[in-house]
Amino acid sequence: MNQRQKQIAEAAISLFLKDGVGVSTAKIAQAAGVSNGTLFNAFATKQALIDAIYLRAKSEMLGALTYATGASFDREHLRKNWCDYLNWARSNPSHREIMHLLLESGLASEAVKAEIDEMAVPHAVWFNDALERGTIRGPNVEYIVKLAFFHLDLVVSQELQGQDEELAFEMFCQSIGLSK
Amino acid sequence: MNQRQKQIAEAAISLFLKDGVGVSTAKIAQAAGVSNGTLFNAFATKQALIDAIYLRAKSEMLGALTYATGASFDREHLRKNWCDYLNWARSNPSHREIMHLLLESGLASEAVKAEIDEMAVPHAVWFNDALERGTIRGPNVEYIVKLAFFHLDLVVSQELQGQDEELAFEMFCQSIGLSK
DNA sequence: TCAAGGATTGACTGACCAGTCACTCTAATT
DNA sequence: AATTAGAGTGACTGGTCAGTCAATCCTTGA
Repeated sequence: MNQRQKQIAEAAISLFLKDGVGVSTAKIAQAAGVSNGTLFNAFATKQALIDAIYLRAKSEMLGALTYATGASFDREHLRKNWCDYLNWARSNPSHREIMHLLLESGLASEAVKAEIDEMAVPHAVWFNDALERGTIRGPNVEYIVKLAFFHLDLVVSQELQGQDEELAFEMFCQSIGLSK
Repeated sequence: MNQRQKQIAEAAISLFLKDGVGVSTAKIAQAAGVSNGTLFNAFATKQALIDAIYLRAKSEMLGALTYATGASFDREHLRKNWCDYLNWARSNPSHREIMHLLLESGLASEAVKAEIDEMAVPHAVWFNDALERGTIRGPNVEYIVKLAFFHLDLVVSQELQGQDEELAFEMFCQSIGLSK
């Protein structure tokens, strides 16, 4: 993504979060300080813009999780990833929010969702190995991964810190059977 | 909601779930087998239609939870409410899905969301009393309630049954510190 | 049988939308 | 200074949208 694309994407993110995903391309271009035509020079379609925003936010997030691949699954490593996510989410609040908005409203295309799933494979494997070895429990990997992100997002959106944040981590550990 | 309104609302729900919330009122009217004008006789605006759908689904769901108010908070009662929700969700899959879609995409108006919160007060109190008495733990009531519904919706969307479904309940109980 | 009045219809309106394209501007090269 | 290439522009287009309204239909009760 070049400078112009970033500039338009950031304007789009602000407007999407403020006024919903129905915002017109004209308003996005205006907010970015470029003309209507320039927006379509940078992104072929509105869908391409949405996909680019989603892909960037999600890969940025996955890139922030530093300790997953290959490491053994224990409380310490899980906690590190937990903190990595929180740090990323707190440094990039709008990117975390837009990620959710685009996913939940079903506007991210299937192609880009598949691309993301591909990028998340190492993390899924990390959880899956632990599940198969009996280190943790749960109906399936997807359940556990989704549960983890749900806790994390609740911590971020409720702005929990200190003891409350640790309690959230503890609750997640207890639910997957990972005792102290 | 009268017969005509129900007829239009059901058509709208199907289309929203199939093609997204951007579906035009004209298509909704057609699917309901009425004219464009009749739709606007039944609902003053598209927003009113969306709000009515959201309100109906959510109050239907809350009405299905039979054991909350006033009862003591223990595993048995929690389990009963848990099953009540699952039964409702499985009997009304589209109503559960539309509830989520309208909430997550931010299309339900603030007014109707507040109305729902009002209706959910007894259930919130039930959890809150347990939290204050130390029967369960968590950063706050909202956290616990959202977590409960998250587990439930994952159970429904993953179509978990039998042991897997019980495991999900067990995971939730463990996380809020409600042991066997 | 017929009058009254509420429900229903669908063509219509003005607003708005994503995307196009002929043109302009800018800056590097000759 | 002249040429050129590529980025930027914004008026414009074909189409869709939510919502309106005059006309029609249907039911009820006298």
